[in-house]
Amino acid sequence: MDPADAARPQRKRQARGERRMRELQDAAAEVFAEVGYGAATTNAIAARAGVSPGTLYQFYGNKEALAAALADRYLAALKEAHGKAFDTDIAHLSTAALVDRIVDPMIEVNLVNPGFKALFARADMPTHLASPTRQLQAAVLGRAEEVLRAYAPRLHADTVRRRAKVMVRTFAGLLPLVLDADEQERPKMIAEVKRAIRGYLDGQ
Amino acid sequence: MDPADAARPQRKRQARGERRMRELQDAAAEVFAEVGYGAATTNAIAARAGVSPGTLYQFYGNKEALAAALADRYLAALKEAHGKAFDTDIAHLSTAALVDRIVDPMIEVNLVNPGFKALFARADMPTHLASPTRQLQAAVLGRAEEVLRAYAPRLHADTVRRRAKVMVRTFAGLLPLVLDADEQERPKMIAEVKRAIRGYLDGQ
Amino acid sequence: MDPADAARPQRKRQARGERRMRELQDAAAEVFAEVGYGAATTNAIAARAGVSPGTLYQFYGNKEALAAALADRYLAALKEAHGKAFDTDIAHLSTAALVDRIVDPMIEVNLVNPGFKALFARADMPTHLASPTRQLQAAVLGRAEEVLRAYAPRLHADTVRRRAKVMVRTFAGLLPLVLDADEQERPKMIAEVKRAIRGYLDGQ
Amino acid sequence: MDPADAARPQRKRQARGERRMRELQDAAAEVFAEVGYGAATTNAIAARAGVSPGTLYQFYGNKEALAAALADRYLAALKEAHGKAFDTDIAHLSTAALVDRIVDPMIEVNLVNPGFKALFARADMPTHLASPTRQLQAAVLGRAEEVLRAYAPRLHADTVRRRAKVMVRTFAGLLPLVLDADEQERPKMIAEVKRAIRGYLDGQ
DNA sequence: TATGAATGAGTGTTCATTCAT
DNA sequence: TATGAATGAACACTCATTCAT
Repeated sequence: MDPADAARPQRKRQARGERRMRELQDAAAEVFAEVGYGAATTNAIAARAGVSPGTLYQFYGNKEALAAALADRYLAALKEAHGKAFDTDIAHLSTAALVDRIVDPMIEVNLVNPGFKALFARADMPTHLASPTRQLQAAVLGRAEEVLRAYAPRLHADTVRRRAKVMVRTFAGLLPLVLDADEQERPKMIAEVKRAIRGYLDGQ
Repeated sequence: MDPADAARPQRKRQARGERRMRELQDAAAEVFAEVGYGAATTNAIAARAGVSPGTLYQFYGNKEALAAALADRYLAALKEAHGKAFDTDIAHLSTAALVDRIVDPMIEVNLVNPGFKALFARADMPTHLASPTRQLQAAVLGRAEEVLRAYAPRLHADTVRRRAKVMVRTFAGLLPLVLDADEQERPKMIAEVKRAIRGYLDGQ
Repeated sequence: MDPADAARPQRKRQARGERRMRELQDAAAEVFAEVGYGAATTNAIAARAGVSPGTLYQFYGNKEALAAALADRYLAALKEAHGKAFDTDIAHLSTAALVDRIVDPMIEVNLVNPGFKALFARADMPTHLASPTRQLQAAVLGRAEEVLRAYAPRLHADTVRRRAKVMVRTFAGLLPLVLDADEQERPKMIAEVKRAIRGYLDGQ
Repeated sequence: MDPADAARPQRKRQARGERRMRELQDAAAEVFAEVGYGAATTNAIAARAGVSPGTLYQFYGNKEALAAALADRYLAALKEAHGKAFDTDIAHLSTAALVDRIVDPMIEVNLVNPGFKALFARADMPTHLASPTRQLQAAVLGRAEEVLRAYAPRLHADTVRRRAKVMVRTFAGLLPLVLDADEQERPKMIAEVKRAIRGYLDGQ
């Protein structure tokens, strides 16, 4: 007997569950995008996913766990997008080219995933709370540090950290401007974002 | 009967009312600073002010109205601080000097008013909501446009608007970095903020 | 001006609140008696008291706090009932007379307060939980120890403690038998309770 | 075809089912012992047994049915233990010896079956509910009546019933004291239990 | 027979706001 | 003006039970 056959029924059951989990994440993303993380209710998310509240809690112990799963997904998307952008050598790039490779994937991921901003760019909380946001920001920060270190290996570690922080938070601050812009305005906004980050990195 | 006599107790009443309103705003500022705007409850604010919830609603029809009043106060503080910074001619300043005059008063106001950030730099909401925040950001934005227009009179109006937007939101994004920094780190963070804005304005 | 006059309006407000608190305790007692402490819902208690759930929580931070207040009331009732029974010297009493003075007030209090049993005699929980029950049992236990110490001063402290424990839990176990008995049966049941406790105390 | 052949797999299936049922009862006993009957969830019991909730309901229509099955098992254990204790003539025993034969097996069964107490000695419910508890207490009560009738044949039937009731509920009340006691204290507690029951039976 | 996903009414609790005094 | 009691819809979350496979 093929061992895969024995595993299949189990996997089939898991498959239904995994589909649900994805649906719940999708629903959460929608609701987060519409009303923000804080105002999003688990009941509304469940309803959006077409299931009962109990089903949501079968898969995610609480609202934060669901948000964390969504953040994980966003992180993976980001990693993939950035992976393509940074697969070659970086050190010789112009700042402008570097910033393109940083910003474009971030914006791409945001346009595809409308919930990203709600998790990433929120700042309503006493800065120490809201773990999925911290998780997302921490990951993005780490990524930014890596890139910066690779780009400017001579920089002091503290400086790299500070630069990365500023870059990330600048981007987070400007992101809504890009996302709220209409078709016409958006490219200009994106250009401004890049200009801001480029100017920061190049400045003395 | 002398009409002034009749007016006096009223004036006294009004004075008491205005004191109450200021106390409520102070209490709101404290609570906003501690838990954020979203998590601040009107009951907690009333308690902090030492009055009953009913009293709060006697003066402010709802939470947002109270926040708006607080935002007004912050705006006035900002105007005064900026007034000093921009009472002379601006056009001849270096970008660095200009940015000093923009940023320093903003940070000063924030350090003195711990509730400012909670209203100004929050991003938890679907961008179109949250009126006191919009009001505050809009006013700051207007101020920024004025300054920019005065500094670079040749710039196209749209460009000025866009630049101002980016400046303001960049600052809003970076503000928590400054406020959360400890004594040692803060000056460095402020320098970075200035560097970011300067770089943006100077960039091409 | 009479200082009492100045205090009255405040007291009047408090009076309404205190009446509500008593009503809530009454409602809780009824519901506890009907379905038990564990199955009693705060919403049901509020409804029984004719108020909204919010009102309940204005006065009691949670279900347990309400139960604790009720337990306090029962404790006071018990203290008063026992106060009368033990205002004279005890040491010379026969065991039978002593047990009368212990048991009769307890049963009296229980007949007047139908919620008592639900708080006092429940045992559904892993013994370490359910604080109002513990509070009630601890108070009754302390009372029992005092009485025993006064009655038999030569007994070792440990023995007193153990005897008191056994007495109290025996009574708790038998209490439902008394309360569930009909008019005819009840006196007989009470006699049995006394016989059990007397037998325990007199036994060797 | 030999009918026995056809029956065999069925028997195997039945055997498996019976094992499952026992496992479920064991799991229920554990969970009851840990958190009490009321707080025990069927999902937790199923998980403890290593099966899905659906499986639990394949064998037991509801939580109570499972508890009833467990109660049956305890009853059988009790019957066996008491069988040994009462296989000879009783009438000539001293009260102390009689009580030993009643109490010792009860405690033995309880120490071996940690779930017993949770079903037997709970009192959280309005006395008329909670069928498995009633079933267990009724059976124990019946047993107690038999013993009492055998020991004191002259007693009026009503008296026997009342005495048995009191004995059983006294024991139920004291049982937690025994089970919660540590190694050192437990023998003393057991002695007290016996003293209480002996005193009751011997009393006048 | 067994799974685990699904249900949905219900739980304790919160809070912006209103009301009676 | 001021109080503090009162509201009630809503929230995050639970659990005995059922269903589809």
